[in-house]
This record gives sequence, structure tokens and C-alpha cells, in this order.
Amino acid sequence: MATTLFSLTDTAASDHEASAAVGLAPAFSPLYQQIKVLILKSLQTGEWKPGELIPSEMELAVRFRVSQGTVRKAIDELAAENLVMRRQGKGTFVATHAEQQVQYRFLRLMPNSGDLRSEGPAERQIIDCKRLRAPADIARSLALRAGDAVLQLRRVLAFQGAPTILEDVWLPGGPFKGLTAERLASYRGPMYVLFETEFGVRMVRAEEKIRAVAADAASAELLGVRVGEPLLSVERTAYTYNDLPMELRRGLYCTDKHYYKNELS
Amino acid sequence: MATTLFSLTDTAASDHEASAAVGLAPAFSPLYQQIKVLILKSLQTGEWKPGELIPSEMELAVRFRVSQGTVRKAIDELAAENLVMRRQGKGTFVATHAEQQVQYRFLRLMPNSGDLRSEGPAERQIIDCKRLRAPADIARSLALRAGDAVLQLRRVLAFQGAPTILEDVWLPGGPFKGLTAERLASYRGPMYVLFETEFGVRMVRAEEKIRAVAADAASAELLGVRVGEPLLSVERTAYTYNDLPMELRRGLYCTDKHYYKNELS
DNA sequence: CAGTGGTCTAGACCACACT
DNA sequence: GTGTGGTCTAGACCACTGC
Repeated sequence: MATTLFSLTDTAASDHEASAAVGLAPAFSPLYQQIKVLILKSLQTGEWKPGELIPSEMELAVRFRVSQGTVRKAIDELAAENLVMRRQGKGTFVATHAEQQVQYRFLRLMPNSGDLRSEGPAERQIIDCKRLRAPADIARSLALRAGDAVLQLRRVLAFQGAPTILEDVWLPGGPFKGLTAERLASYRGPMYVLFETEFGVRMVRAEEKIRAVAADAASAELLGVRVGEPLLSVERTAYTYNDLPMELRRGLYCTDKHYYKNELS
Repeated sequence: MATTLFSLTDTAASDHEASAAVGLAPAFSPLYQQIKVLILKSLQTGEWKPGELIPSEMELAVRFRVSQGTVRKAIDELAAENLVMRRQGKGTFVATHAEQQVQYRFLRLMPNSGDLRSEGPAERQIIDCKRLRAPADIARSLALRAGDAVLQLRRVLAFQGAPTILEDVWLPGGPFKGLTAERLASYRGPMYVLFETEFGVRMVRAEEKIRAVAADAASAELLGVRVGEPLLSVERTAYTYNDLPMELRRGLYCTDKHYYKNELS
């Protein structure tokens, strides 16, 4: 690890002058931010995989030639962003969608009373799964070029026998080469866990656009509701480590027995 | 400030034994958590009001007889929860809904392209404002007893001339004694700012339950849509400092030109 | 200039988990 | 016991703000 770190004292003055001359913002980050970026790189490259133990704070401090406190602050931020998980007495682990207390980390749906766990696992039915060339809008959302290969998956989730979610999922063809309907259908457990273990793609964060729409004929049929029934439209873009979009998901949620829960602060 | 703090070393051993004897969980928090609670108390009692400067880290360290680093960690958490705001070189300020970069902190609505600011301020029209006895469901949400006095407000928000949000707001009668339709109508600026300045009530966090519903006759009329049109139903409970519910808000959002934006991580 | 928050260090000790 | 993360301290220096 011969990575060179810049201490604030070494470079602050000269850099401020340089960047002023070129008209750039002072692009200097504190040491712990630089450490954070280095750790992030190791996560991206897969040096430490989801669920694995990363080196201890002291080891990292030695490797990066900084104090333990500086490493600690870097890891603190990574933990706040749910990229790693600290466990006192054991160490720091790469976050994973597996073995989480909440089964679906990005699914904000709740039954009108109780919680999702009390409803048992969702019954999943895959309607369709095919490879195709990305239409312009899908391509844009996935940071691809129109016509690039993508994988499309359509499925229905039912809770306690009631079809509740109809969703279309688009994945970039490259990273998910080899994903088939059979592979998906035979997999027990959350989709994002399969993505991690089989394709090395970890979803880190997501953005959702939510609207109310009327059920069209096809959706109504699959969800067992009347045409025109109000449905919650949830369009999710999920990102992996470097803000790289890796999944587009368009869901239609029945919100008679469930609601979408959000916490603001 | 004669508040007594318990250091971990002083009390950890004996307390563990004591609590084990009584069958309680070890209720000991680290020093910085105790400091955080003390600062929180000063925020609740209004010793420092929204927008005001709180004592410097050094002053608080002296007051609480701990090191600056411990105070710092307490304030770090308060800042992460948006209860205070740090500004380098100036100090730490009590968070306020006023003078925030984003006008509506709890409003997640975005135009299909651009952002809310680019649409200019919302036009607000108050439909109704009255005092009444709380129905059972409203009372429960506001932690009141059925029949307690509440204030109900109904209004429409329009963006660029298009009615977009119809919302009913319920407020507990006690804390908001003296709030009238005129007072609301004449007030320029966000409602939550008025709550802070006139009633000393600061909304700290909120929970929302989101569903898709069909417009009924009254809502359709007020929003200028057809009856049966899908609308986003957003039920928000807003809380002040000690997780005390202080507002219930039921909104119907038109989501043809806007969407509800959510970020997951 | 002094005062604020922000960073970095070094060292001590505590709480927890495994062996 | 050893090693991990968690807390607490003290002191140094940096960056920003306003006098």
C-alpha cells in the first residue's frame, strides 16, 4: 500500500493558491475523507466482499499511516451510510442484504396493521424474463446507450394470498450476464442477495419517484383489481458503490391493505 | 448547573450488579449520551430558541465538566438529527424551519422536471379553519383524548396556477390556542415557521403513510380533477422534541405534473 | 486579532466476543 | 487472556468568521 496521502499542512497553502489561479474550488479533503475513499475503493474492487470482515481499525491505521482515530472517523461515516456494519468485540463487516433483520431493505410497504414480517414471506411469481435492447428511457436511467442489452423481468408479489405488487425490473446486460428466469425462480430469498453472491453487484442506495396512477387492463388482471383502480406507482433506481445505476424498477402497489411508509427528519 | 453526571468507571460495575438483581437492562449510557440528553432538555424548555446560538463547545464542556471532545460527540449526533446546525467559525445554532435552503423541509413533492424552487412559491388558499372536538382517530394520532379541542384547517396549494395539494391539518387546541384563519392567511412563509415563532412548537421529525386513492366529489372539485382520478394520499404525523405528536396532516397530491421523491439508503 | 467549529494525534480505559 | 470496537481525555493545530 504505497498510496500517498496529503496532509492538510503539507498542501493546503500551495493548493489554495494553485486552485485560485485556475479558478477551481479548493479541492482538499481532510485526511479521514481520503481514508474513506481508499476504503471505498477496496469495497468497490471487491477486496472485501459483502458479509466479510474488514481489517481492524489498528491494522488500517498502520496500513494508511494515520492514527486509529482518523480511521475510526472514516469508518463512522461509512457505517452511517450503511456501507459497513460495526460489531463491538468482533470487528467491522461489509454490509450485505443477506442476514439483515429487515428482509427487504428498500421495500417501504407496511400492512395497515402490524409489519411485513408478521405477514410471512411474500409469494413470488415470475411472469416474464427476457433480454432485449434498451429503449431510450430505460437506457438513460441505467446510464447505458439506447440499444444496449438489458434484462427485463416482470413479477408479482403476493402477501397472504393477495397479489399486491406488480413490478418490472430492468438490469444492465453486462454485469448480469447469465441471469435467467429459472435461476431467479429457484432462488429463495431477496433478489439483492442473489445479485451480491452471484454477480458481485451490491445495491447501496436508491431513489424512488412515487405517483398515483389508474390500473390499466394488463395490470388490473395481474393484480386482481378493477381497471381504473388507483395504484401506487413506484419507480426506483438503485445504485451500486460509485453512484452507478444498476437497476430500474417500476412497481405498481395495491394500497388497500398496505401503505408506503416514510420517515422524514 | 448542578446536574450530576455518572461516569462509566464510577458506576458501571455496581450498576450492572444492581440492575441484574432487579432484573433491569443495564440502563447506563455513555457520557456523551447523557450530555446529549441535557442539551436536548435545554432545547425543549426553550432555553435556546430556534435560530439562536447555543453556547460554544468549550463553554458546554466547562458547564458539564467533561472534555470538549465529549460535548462534540453529543452535538455531532444532534446535528445529524437536524436538531442543531453547526457553522464553522460562528458556532452552533438551534435548527429552524426558517432560513433553510429548502423552503419546505417535509414536502417531498418535485415537479416532473426541475425542482420546487424553480416553480416559485406555492399559492395558498385557505378553505376552512375551525375548532372542534377531536374524533377518536384524530385524537389517537395526536395523543389526545377523544373530545379534546383540536383545530382543523383545510387548504389548497397551487403551483404555477395548478391546484396540486389539498390538505387537512389537525392541531392540538392547547399548544395552538389563539391560532385563527386570519392569522394563517396573513402569514407569508411556511406554516412551521409560524408554529415556531408564535407558538414555540418546533416540528422535528415526521412519519408519512402513503396510498393511492380515487378523488371523491369534494376533492375533485377543489383540485380541478375528475371524480375517480387517482390521487396520492399522504398522511403525515409530525412530532416535536420528545416524540410528542403535534400535527396530523392528510394530504391529497395530484401527481400528473409532480411526483413524490424519496431517497433510500 | 480572538473565538468558533474541524481535524488529527496519542494514550488510557471500558464493553464485548471468542477461545 | 487477547483482540475488537466504544468512550473519554488532553493537547495541538487548521479553517473560517467577525472585530
